[in-house]
Amino acid sequence: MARPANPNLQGALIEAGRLEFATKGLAEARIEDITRRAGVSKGAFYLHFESKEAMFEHIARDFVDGLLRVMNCFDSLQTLEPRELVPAILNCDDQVSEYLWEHRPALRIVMEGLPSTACSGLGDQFVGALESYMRATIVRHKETMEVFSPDTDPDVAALLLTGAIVMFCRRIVRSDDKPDFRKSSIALRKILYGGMFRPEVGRALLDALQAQEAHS
Amino acid sequence: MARPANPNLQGALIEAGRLEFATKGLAEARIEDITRRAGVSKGAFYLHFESKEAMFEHIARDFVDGLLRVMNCFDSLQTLEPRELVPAILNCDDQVSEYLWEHRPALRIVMEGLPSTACSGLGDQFVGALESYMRATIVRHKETMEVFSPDTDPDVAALLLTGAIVMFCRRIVRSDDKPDFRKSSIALRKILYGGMFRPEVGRALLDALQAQEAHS
DNA sequence: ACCTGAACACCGTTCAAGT
DNA sequence: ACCTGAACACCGTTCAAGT
Repeated sequence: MARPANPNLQGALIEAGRLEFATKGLAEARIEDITRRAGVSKGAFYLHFESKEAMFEHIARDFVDGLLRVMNCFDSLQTLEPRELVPAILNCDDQVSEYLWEHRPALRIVMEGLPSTACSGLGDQFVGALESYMRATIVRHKETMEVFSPDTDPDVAALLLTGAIVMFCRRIVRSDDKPDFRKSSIALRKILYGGMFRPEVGRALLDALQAQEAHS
Repeated sequence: MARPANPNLQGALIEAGRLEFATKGLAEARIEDITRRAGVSKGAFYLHFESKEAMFEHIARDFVDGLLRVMNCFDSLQTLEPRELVPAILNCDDQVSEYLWEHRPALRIVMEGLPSTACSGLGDQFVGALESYMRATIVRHKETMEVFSPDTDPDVAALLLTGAIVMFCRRIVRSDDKPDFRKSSIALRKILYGGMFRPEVGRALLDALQAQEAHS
């Protein structure tokens, strides 16, 4: 009962896997459901992937690679003045948000992560990739331009930005209809540019913090 | 070969589960290893827990409850002036960090999350609990005190703070020796109080952002 | 009542047999 | 070469039998 060889079977399996994993998660998705969806037998799976996890990883990697490619749009922003820079930044935010929204099934998979890794839950490789990308970008910007406050710690800044993206991804994965990306983006930028407190409060807190820091 | 009934068996099983889950994760940990560690047979597990996941959830809930209890230390800070407030805040930060560090095995478990939930990976219940706690706190503070900038969106602020904690937890879970909590805490507070850019740059970006916002 | 451990169920993975 | 599907392996879960 064998069918003619299907040169696109690997692609069909990946597409089927994306759907099954996105709906049921790695643990609940069954190989047989994936292969049925692709129109082949259970055994065929192992002609194209070493294991269930290997397929999971393949899908995750595709997604993360694409995301980092989109995020490179921030790199062309280095030389603009604030008046042009801000709309350009918001535009990049939009592009990234769109990518995440478009690839929601894969995003859901990636957020689940792999059970074998140390801290699987967070989609370890995903978060790790984002965080190092962030840190590298911040460090580079600290060297080329004088925009960052000298005592902004790149590690902590990368942690904060990555955390924001991760939480944002979480919201995307959970919501049924498209959130207002632009609004969130502006609200987030405001905090990054000026903190979350009233100017005089923020200044007082900052002074007290610096006093405390010198004192310890 | 039955042993005398052990009134603490449930406790012993939980302790064993914490260890096994923390080392191997939910998927890799085997019931038989947990029961062996507690000195009973495989079948005894199901006299005390409905399923493997039920135990997982039990452990996670204990941890999250404890964390939220520790985080309540921030609630006693409402009335202080900056000079006293800042050391008190840093002290709370320390307490929370200590709790996370002390309970690392459970934290690791919680970060993994449950495979059955929608967005299991992020330790969904954990992150969800944190985020709503954050938002509630911010909203309450916005009402009682006038510290937050009026256009700080509580949703986005909660998202940012929760993301920072989640990323911080991730670091704790992955590191072998105790990080310098105080240093990270100060660096993070600096950004929250004054943004991450030089004052004049931040102000220019903020102006441009407001112009852009009015314009759209 | 509480515990044991053999038996069962449910997939992931393999492999001998088909085309 | 590529595919099939029965067989195997590995646990999570159940349950009849012990004390």
